[in-house]
Amino acid sequence: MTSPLRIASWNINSVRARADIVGQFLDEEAPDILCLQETKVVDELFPHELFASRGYDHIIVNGQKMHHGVAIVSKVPMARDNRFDWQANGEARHLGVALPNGVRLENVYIPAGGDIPDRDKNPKFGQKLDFLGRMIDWSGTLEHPTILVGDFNIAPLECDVWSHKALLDVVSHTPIEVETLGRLQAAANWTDLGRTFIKAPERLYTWWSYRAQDWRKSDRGRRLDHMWATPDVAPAAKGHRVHEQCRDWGKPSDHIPLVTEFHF
DNA sequence: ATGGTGGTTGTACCA
Repeated sequence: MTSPLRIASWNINSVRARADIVGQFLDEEAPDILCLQETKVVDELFPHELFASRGYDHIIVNGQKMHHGVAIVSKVPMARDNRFDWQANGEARHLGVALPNGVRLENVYIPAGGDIPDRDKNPKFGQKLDFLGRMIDWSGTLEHPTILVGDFNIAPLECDVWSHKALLDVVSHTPIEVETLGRLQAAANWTDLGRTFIKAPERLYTWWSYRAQDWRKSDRGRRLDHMWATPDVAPAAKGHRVHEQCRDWGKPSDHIPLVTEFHF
């Protein structure tokens, strides 16, 4: 006996500025669970009604003023929520919950890391690597089947960016970031669900800069957002897609939603 | 090679 459960993840770049397209996405796609990153709102001002009016009665938030912030909205109950501070600086970048079947769902917003890929010249880059280091340690301690989703701010494969060569020195695709993300993936034998269903080297991007004149024409995309699963739950994933059409909606996020369907 | 846009704020900062 299996029942389908569709989980979405979206870096929304301000949940309040994006109310219209979040509503449109939920009306059209109707995932059971939506994990948000970059909500950019304190918990007291989170727009509950935007979700509750559509049947997402279970809402758990970890926000802060102005920057960062994550949330999980769900049609199914969630329990045992926790928040890790993997940067040890108080930023709201993680929210984990237990699903009714015992699977853990971990929603993360990994730091972007600034512009210069050198921890001596740019502390933000060091913080990004250190954040990943703490996630590596955590991955070695998992006690439950786990799904890890979010904006990882790293595009690991050559085919995850529009030009591997042009981006080798650009934060998000540097060798040290790719190597560190590889160690994170190995630490719990995480399955990359995106590349399970859309095999390399097929084009697969989740982010396009606002700065392009025509994002679709230039198509300088990167796969910064990911959905991973531990080996005991990865076989339950039966489908995966990214919703590129959302990048064309009015007042878009620079990221697009990812959706995986699980049959538990 | 540079700068291009957008959100939160009400000024730079972050992405």
